Amino acid sequence: MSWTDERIATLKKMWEGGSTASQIADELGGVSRNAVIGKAHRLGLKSRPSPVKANEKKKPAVKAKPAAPKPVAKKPVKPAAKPAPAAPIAPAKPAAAQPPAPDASIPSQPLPNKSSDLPKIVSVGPGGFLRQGPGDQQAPIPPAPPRRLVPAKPSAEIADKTSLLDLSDKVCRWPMGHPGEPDFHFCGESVNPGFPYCVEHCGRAYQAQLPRGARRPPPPLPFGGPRVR
DNA sequence: CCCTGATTCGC
DNA sequence: GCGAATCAGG
Repeated sequence: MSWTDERIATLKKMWEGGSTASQIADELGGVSRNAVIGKAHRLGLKSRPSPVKANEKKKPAVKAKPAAPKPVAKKPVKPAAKPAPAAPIAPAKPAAAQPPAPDASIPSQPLPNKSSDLPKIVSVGPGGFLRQGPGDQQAPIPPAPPRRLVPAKPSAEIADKTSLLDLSDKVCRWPMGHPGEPDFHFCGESVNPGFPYCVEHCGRAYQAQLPRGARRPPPPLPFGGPRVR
């Protein structure tokens, strides 16, 4: 396979979207994960949250391949990845601590639902989105809709959906479904200023740190888990 | 072992 | 430019 513009675009979006090289390779098909990584680097993309990068010392690092018969010039190995763009996760230590953004327009408890008057743990993120507590995970609108149902929906269904190529800094990049599937698209809502997602999905992406003991399984993240087919 | 990304280097 | 082989780390 060759790197067409489309494949490169997909690679970029998924890479930036946080997908692993394996997932991207699997999605593109016909290429290995190494090919994806190699291509990504050649494209200039690089070093994102990689598990194998917790190391950063001034030590020259002892890296030598098995024997070096050729006196080839060793290229300095020092990528140095500094840019820390995203991850606006506030250091919220206490659960229901003081909301950093005292925006009066954000009601922490809109209406006393008749069901109960239990105090909900609600905090407000830096961008004004509501953080979810373990107890109030929203069931509706899960990021991963039904598995492949129909062969393909050429235009109609996808027409008004935000495709991979429609992403911009202005729209929510939260993936709906899985890449490659006919109905895969992105949220497309207006973003919460300063974040890659809309307010609602910020709430899903950035969970407040809550006290030990009352935890629930981690929320679904974009391109998070392995695909189940 | 599995996984991850990074890097090298022959093609 | 490409990507398998290899490395390094979790």
